[in-house]
Amino acid sequence: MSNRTIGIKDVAVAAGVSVTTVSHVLNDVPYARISPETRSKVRSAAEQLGYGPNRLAQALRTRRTGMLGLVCEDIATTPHAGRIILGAEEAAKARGYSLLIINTSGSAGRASRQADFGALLDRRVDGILYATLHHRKVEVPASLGSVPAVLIGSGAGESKVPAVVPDEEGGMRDAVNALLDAGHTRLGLIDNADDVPSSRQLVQAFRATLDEAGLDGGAAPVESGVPKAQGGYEAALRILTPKHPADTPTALFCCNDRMAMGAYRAAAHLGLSIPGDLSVMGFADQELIADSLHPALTTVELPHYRMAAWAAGLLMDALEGKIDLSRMAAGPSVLGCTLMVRDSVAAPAGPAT
Amino acid sequence: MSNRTIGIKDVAVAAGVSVTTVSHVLNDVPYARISPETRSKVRSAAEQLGYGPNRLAQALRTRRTGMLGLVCEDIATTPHAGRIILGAEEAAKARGYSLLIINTSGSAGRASRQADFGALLDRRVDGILYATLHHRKVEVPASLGSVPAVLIGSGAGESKVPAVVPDEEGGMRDAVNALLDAGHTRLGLIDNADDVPSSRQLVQAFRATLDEAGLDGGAAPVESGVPKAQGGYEAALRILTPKHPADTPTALFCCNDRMAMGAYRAAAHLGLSIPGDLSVMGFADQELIADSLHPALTTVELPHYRMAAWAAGLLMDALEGKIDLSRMAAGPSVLGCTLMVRDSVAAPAGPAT
DNA sequence: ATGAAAGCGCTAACAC
DNA sequence: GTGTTAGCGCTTTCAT
Repeated sequence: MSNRTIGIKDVAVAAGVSVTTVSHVLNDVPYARISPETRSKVRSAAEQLGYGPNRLAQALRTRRTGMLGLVCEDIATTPHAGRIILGAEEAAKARGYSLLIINTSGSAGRASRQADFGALLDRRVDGILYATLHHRKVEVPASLGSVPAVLIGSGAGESKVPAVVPDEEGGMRDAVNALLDAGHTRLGLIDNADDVPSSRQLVQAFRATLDEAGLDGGAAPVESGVPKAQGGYEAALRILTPKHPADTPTALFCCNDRMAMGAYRAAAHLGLSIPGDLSVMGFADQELIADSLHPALTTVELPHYRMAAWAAGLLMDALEGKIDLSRMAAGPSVLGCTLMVRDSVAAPAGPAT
Repeated sequence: MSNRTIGIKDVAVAAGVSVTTVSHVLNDVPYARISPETRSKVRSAAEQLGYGPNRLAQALRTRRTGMLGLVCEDIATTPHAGRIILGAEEAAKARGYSLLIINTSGSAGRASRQADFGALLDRRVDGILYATLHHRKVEVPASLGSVPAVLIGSGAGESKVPAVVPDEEGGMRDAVNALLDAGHTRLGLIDNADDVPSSRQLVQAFRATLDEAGLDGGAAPVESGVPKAQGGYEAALRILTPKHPADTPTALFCCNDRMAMGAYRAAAHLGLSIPGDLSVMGFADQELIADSLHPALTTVELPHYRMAAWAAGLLMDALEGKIDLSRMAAGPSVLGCTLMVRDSVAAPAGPAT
């Protein structure tokens, strides 16, 4: 449809005006004083010719490309990255920006990371979004200083860069409270054995929430395993077969959905029905899994989409001078996690039977 | 590190040469005749100043942006899209290209689709990759004609556009043959009730493969359900409780991994162990699920990464004049699917007992 | 072996 | 109200 070999000049000739006039009407330049007739002449000429602006030339002149660089870690590993990409893309598209995407391995070295940012800078992106999946703190390359940036999923270290992170602790508390509200008093935690920062924080929040509810958080059983189904299975088995049967938890909090999947298997193995005999709570919603389990897993959704959309919005606001990024850089902004209530949580079985 | 306000001019001044010379040495222009000393002078000046070329200006002049547009359907829905993005991104990065990404809803209207392509064209991408997840045929917008394009995951309709698609039929045959090789003679198929093109093809290939093996493909039980775990569960239940117990399949082919997950539950419900009493084969590897099931699901991997990488490679070859795209447009190129052997398939239980 | 200069398509002073 | 013109940073033809 639109013919990209047509330039503003062709439109000018066709409309019988100068390029300035064309530029002014097509860009709705506020101070331009152009008669309505000329305006429509230009508009229809442009339409007729299928004119599309050359954003490159515009960018060269205005020094704004309207492109945002998204550096995203381990794109293919989880659907979470997809939510981040989508959140950023939709926010960008809605405001006329485009997303230049770069994948970076979580384990990439400094040099390769530098090169990735360099490619983005060479293309003169207006700003950069840096999304990481598992870090608490991230050190941004110094070269990034030349362009505004916002971190997604982890806070900045030394460097003062605005960031948006999920309120994992709050999500955990909500989840535990949901379990408590359902009437459970003996909860177990299945933890990720990998030493990721969020894990330690999660255990703490778990115990603290129990303490606050008048239960003994310190006494609650915590078992960890590799963050996969098998690890969850083994941890659940350990937690569900304690020395004193009276202590057996009636609810399990699993720090990720794959481990919850393993917990389901452990429950089946022990003849425990979910949620009748055992309630299971997941974390970091992997819809694919949570929704496929039976009963469907109640879990906490990490706000990947919202974080990315928010970060992109912030970045664009800064680029357009609506806000001052340096004032946002104090601490990371925190976005709440949503409890996705499905069918794996119920009241504990009565002491009868 | 690199300072993006430095231009070729600054380098020229610093090196005491003209911009032409700088351009020539930095771009390794073949016909340029420049003394080694001058070359190194220029190089070190550039290095010193942290010069990075302004790709925009280059692009404006050379009419090549080095950007590929990737229009990807439903990015966030499945991890498959992640594989596609990654395949395209890594192929592009390896050759100095960048990926401009646009999400498009599978259900988007013509206008919105047009706008998406328009945005890419306005930015003067050199070529376009169009990835769809569930179509057999796709009609590309006419506006796309102005720039080379390659389709990923579906063939072109009327318009002659090169495409790369997975060999789902071959994957299906391999999978069925693996079941046959294990000694199964009574296979059942769990089909996707949604009317997606691949579904009909899969059923056909299933029956044909059985026929070729001397079994009666027409007689093999096929049940369908919604393409989720629950649909798989229900279909499996129906298929595993036939009128004549002697006919009960000893192996189930599930046309997607979520349905296979449901089949696992049906098996458990019926007291059938996998793979002892029942072998289960999945399709369209969702590693997250296949790997988390117990036993791990043997399934067929769709080559999303390879398709995208191949498509990007083809596109770049065309852009660089290495091949002629119009000669690739005859029919779609077909990439094989890999059988991911895990633990859900074994020989059928002996007739004894 | 090196440099001057003309654009690529557009925007924005500034002139009329 | 509308047009002229000087660049944005680079590549490339043509001189020297």
